[in-house]
Amino acid sequence: MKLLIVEDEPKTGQYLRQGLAEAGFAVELAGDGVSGEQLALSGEHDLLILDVMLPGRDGWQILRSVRGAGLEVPVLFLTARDAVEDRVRGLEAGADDYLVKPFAFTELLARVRTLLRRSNGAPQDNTLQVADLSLDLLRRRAERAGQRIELTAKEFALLELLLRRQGEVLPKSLIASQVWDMNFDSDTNVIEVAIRRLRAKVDDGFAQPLIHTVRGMGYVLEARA
Amino acid sequence: MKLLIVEDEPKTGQYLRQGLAEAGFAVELAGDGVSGEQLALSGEHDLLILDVMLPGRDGWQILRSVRGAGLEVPVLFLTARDAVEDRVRGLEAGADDYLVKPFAFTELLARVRTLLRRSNGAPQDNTLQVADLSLDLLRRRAERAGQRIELTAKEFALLELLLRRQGEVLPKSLIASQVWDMNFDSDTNVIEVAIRRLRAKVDDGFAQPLIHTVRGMGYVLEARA
DNA sequence: CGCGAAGATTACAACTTTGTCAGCTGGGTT
DNA sequence: AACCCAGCTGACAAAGTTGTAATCTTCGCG
Repeated sequence: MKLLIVEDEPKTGQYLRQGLAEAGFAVELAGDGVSGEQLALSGEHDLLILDVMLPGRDGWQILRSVRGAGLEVPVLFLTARDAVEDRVRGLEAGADDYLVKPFAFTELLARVRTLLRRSNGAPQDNTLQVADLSLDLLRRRAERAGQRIELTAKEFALLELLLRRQGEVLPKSLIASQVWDMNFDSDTNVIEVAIRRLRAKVDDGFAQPLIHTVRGMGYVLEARA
Repeated sequence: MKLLIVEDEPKTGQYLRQGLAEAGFAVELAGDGVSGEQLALSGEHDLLILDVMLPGRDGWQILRSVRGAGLEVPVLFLTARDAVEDRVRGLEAGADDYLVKPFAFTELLARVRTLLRRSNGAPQDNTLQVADLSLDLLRRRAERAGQRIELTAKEFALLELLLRRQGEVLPKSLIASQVWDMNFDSDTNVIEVAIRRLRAKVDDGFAQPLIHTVRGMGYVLEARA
């Protein structure tokens, strides 16, 4: 995790750099707005900490360039006490957070961690679950009871639908329109075959079946008592 | 956009409710921790604003229940002035932000907007881009110049790698280990063949090629002038 | 300019995926 | 109990995917 601090006051800058380094971050420090902006635009930082008041280019200008370049790196602003207008202005300009000087170092650290968790953590976990079965939509992986299951594209799409609407009985006409791109045509049994194949991977060999047939209605995915 | 405010001080609660309602939000207001928690757990709010000090259950307890129930709704904490420890504690417990009382209403509004923008924008767009080429990781779709491109699993994985590390020259050994699960073995030319197939879909017929060969080094994906 | 190595291209074969079909099974109704 | 029909199952074939191999092209260097 690499952080960039842009702060002109050498004492504060050093203090932050050292503290964050001790907390295990790689820290780069720029002492003025111009060099700070240049470094920020390299796009290699996971978080920017910008002082608002800077010689050269101020924090807002840097923020604007950075966002203008399409970088979505989280930005933490450092502002003077009680400069409420600054704070509002910073947030509206696309800052993710700010901290009022002077502040406790632990507070800075907590904020830094929150911002990093948010920017890394959130996009990862696109996972659907039921009982001990899970489907990671991003990595395209299914697991049951910790065991990896290989799925084909159609199997994946079918399981995704069942999971998204778990507990609902899905009629074959619905499944046909969602997973295949067709109007349900009762003289095909693709769906039954597909369910069969999915069951072979998902339910066979497990005590508790998750895919259930509802005669005349369709299929449901759920963990039954 | 529906917000929930949990605030026991009636004057403050009314003030916030009215201001936010005027700003166009649907606002629900709970006057104590117990009813606030119950409402919060309904999961129908887009943002929670929690006072830390509350009769019944305090803000942290509510936050814990909400996160425990798997809700990812953003939470804004209201804390007393200068209670730095509270602030740190709240953030570590999974709050997304806090505001120190007393605060300017415009500041609250800015924070609310920031949090909402963040929670809506982020989770949707798992998309990698370069020039007019884009890859939607969740829907597994590629597009160039607005035109849908069908990719096989391997092609997708290869393009994803190239896009994630766009601008970097990726040696074949790296590609082999990431896309195939093998140590690079120079008497296979799978990678060249795969690149060829990907190029046929991604670059053929376009003026600007995006996949470039760097002789002796590997391949790069980038938009060149 | 010509050579050698790196990469591109094409053809092919093995394998996988997916739909169809024909026959079987079993639940529920009469 | 017999029957019917929805759903199950296994086999097959068509289509798509992926790796290998043989041949051609191009780049960079002497």
